Amino acid sequence: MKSNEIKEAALKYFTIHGYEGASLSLIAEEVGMKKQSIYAHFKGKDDLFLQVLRDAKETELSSKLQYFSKVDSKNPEKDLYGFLQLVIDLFQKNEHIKFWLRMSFFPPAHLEKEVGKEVIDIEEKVQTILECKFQDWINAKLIVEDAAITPTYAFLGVVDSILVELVYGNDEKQLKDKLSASWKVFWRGISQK
Amino acid sequence: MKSNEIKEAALKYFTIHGYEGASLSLIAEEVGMKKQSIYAHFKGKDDLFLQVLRDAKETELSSKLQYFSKVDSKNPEKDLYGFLQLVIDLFQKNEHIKFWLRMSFFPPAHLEKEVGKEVIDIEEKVQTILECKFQDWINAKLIVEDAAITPTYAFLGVVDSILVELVYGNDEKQLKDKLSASWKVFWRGISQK
DNA sequence: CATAATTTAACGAACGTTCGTCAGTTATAA
DNA sequence: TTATAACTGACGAACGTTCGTTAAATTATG
Repeated sequence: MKSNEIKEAALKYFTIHGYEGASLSLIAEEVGMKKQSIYAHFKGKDDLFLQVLRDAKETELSSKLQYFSKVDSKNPEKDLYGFLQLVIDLFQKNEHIKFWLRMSFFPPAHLEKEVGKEVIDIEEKVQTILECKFQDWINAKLIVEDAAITPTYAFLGVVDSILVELVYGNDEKQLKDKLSASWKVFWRGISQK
Repeated sequence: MKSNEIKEAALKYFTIHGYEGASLSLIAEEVGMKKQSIYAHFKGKDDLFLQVLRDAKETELSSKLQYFSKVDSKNPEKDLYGFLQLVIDLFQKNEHIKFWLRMSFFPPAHLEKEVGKEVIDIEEKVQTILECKFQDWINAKLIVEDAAITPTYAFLGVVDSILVELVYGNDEKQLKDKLSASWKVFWRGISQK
């Protein structure tokens, strides 16, 4: 399917250059066609962008949901650290997440509302699941007693800080070091005793 | 000075629309002149951008350095939380930080090297100061014993997570909640006992 | 099965617009 | 008077988009 090739190339250019900096002619060139031919598959640049956006959203969401569904949830230390590793893996192996991150941070101004809706949608779903898991762990006295929302927000903060490190694109070593530092302190902060 | 007005307007457009999405004609319009007149003050778009970038860098750096120089460093809990508050204040009151953040995350592709240098420069300086402070606090047994780099990285992670929250631009309440959650867990994670 | 009708996907050419930039001219002010 | 800073006018290049056309593939019809 040629549409998918176009979306793939578009994803790449949107990720590197942003919406405004990505040109249809270069995207078309990447798949061996002229920019006009893109209009046989998409209504225009906005349409192409929004379709790529929704693909990226689904990739991100399903990856995370799948992770939590596979987890037996009796070992928060392993489960949570595993989630951080998943985020790193996704970011490094999956073009979609970089795109998603850039666009959720800095969406094209004229599509801010549409993008914002999708971002909030994902955010809420992940937060809800996470909060339930934390509640379970609190009830099982596996982590310190507190309102479940507190470790949830704190953990999402760790996730965000790792994402920032990934975006900055520093060397692998620094990423490892920052991850282990954040994780160490976070785990000390929520574990019993 | 008209140059400063131009830089101010440029800052605004670069922040909202990114480098590629910001147009010189709109920037000029904002200060009541034609786009060609900008060339009486700057060599071109890149020159304007890099000057705005360096201004933003200095604003960011001097604000943070000033904060740490004013601190008596006998009370890590107050000092560190105060720094988080400073970051939030800077972001909300100071256009420069939003610009700086956007450009350090996603610089224009053809200026990636120049931007990257400035980003690393600031990063290293802040990290060095912070690490010294943490070393002092560790020596004074005010926080848990560990390599100083661990709480440093962890704290910088909290800073990053707050910045992400600011970029997302959610409501004030959610920001407050996430800040207090991250802080609570972080502080539990590095404080004694 | 063969042929006609329709759809699909690509194309070149051109649209109007905007982009960043440069050259030359006029006005302001020291 | 000289310098500075604004202007007008114009430039080539690129942008996203639309048009009409062509050739191939698919479907429908006899």
